[in-house]
Amino acid sequence: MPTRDGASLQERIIALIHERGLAPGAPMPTEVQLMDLLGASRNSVREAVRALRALGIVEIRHGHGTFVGHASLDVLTPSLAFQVRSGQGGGIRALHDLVEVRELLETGLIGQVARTTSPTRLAALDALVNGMDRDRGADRAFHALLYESCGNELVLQLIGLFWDVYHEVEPTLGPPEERTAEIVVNHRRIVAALRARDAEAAREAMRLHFRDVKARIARAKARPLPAPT
Amino acid sequence: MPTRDGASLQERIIALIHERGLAPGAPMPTEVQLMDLLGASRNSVREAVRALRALGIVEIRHGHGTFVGHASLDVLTPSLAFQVRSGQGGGIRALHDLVEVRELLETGLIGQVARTTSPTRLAALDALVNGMDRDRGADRAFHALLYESCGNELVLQLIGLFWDVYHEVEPTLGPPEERTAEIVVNHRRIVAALRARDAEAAREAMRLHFRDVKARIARAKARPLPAPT
DNA sequence: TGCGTCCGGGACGTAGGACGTCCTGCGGGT
DNA sequence: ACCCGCAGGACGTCCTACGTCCCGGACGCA
Repeated sequence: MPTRDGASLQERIIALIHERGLAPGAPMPTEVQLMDLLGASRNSVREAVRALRALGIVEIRHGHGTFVGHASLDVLTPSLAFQVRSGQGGGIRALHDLVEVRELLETGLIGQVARTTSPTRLAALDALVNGMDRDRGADRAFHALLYESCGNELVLQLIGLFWDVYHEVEPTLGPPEERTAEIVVNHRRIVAALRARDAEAAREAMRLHFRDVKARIARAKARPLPAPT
Repeated sequence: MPTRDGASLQERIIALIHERGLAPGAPMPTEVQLMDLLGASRNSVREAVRALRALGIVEIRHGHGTFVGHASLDVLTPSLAFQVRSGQGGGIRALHDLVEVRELLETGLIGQVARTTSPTRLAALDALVNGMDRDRGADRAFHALLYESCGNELVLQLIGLFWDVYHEVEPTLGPPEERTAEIVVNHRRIVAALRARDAEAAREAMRLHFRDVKARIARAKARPLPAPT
């Protein structure tokens, strides 16, 4: 008989997760069990599961089993990075869009952060800024910690996602152009505004930070070509 | 001669796209050709391609071929919808986060829209508002048209994505609670502010719009359970 | 008794072949 | 000139077999 079931295997597997109330981390049925449950061959089941894995909906551990995933947005880093790189002009335009979205989110949030940040958190932010010239990941941690108190998990994931994509594509902009000093100054100014609980100053400091980032992109755009592979 | 290649097949396929400079819409090598190029079996190739399709990186047309995709973010609607539904409390919290992000983006953008919207566009927005009580999709089109002039493709995709996810999960909030009149009033107020080129009024109108949406979510949270399937 | 090693089973990973389904384009019939 | 049917290419599904990895229990040694 034909394999027309109306709903794709992927959707049926998702429905199955919801029916059973499987929480992230819970074990999924094995491939063989899914074959019976869905009435499909192992091959079809595997292809559907692979697609779900790409979306972060399930997590596969070789030799152990398949588990419900967290659907964290960072699984789509490759997708966004691909889209950015595919854009005409080496994706400079897409990169600019990306940074602009980050700016929108962060300048919109920093105001409420200024009113709620505890001294403990401020100290942690200071520590991250101090290590920023050595540790490349300190910048990411800084922005993540900044908005952790907002209680908005989605925003955290988005900002992390955009950071990852930017730093994956950034090397194609040309020479490293390390201006660590300026970056540190910018971040320090943000922390200072937060310590003073001055929302407007924090917003302005954040705008300055992104002004530098966008300037870097604009310089890359002016250049002819970033030396293709 | 195990299959250890270091890089996954997916990554190698993506690399292949970049090497050949394939633009979105361009035809990909066939499955058989990919088998030779990557030195893998058809099964493995198919699984990798399926994963890329889930990410929107390739597009498959049965009986025709495989093509480079646009990696539009709306392919991850199922992923986000899954994540929202998986959250504890029926995902009410995640839904609130989602709307909050939309609010951040839209209130941040509406200001610059107010300064650039042409009369033609205003008329189109009016038409969409007028049809909003009949056409369910008019709301989506309204928000898309609003920010089209910003020239930020990523923002358009994100707002569309969030709209889709919200309206896919929204039915689980409980009874429809059609307050079309209020919604229309809110949108009309936004257009009025744009027509007056009053950025601050537009921002405020947008905030009011989202205040209503968040109120709906809060009412749903207060309710015990949204009647499980 | 306690611990480290070995081995078996379970589950995912890869491979290769066969057949069905869908689309396109070409050629012949009307 | 138009329509229909057919062949070929490409994706969709299924089946079988074997490899790889992880875990836990059995075994042997100290």
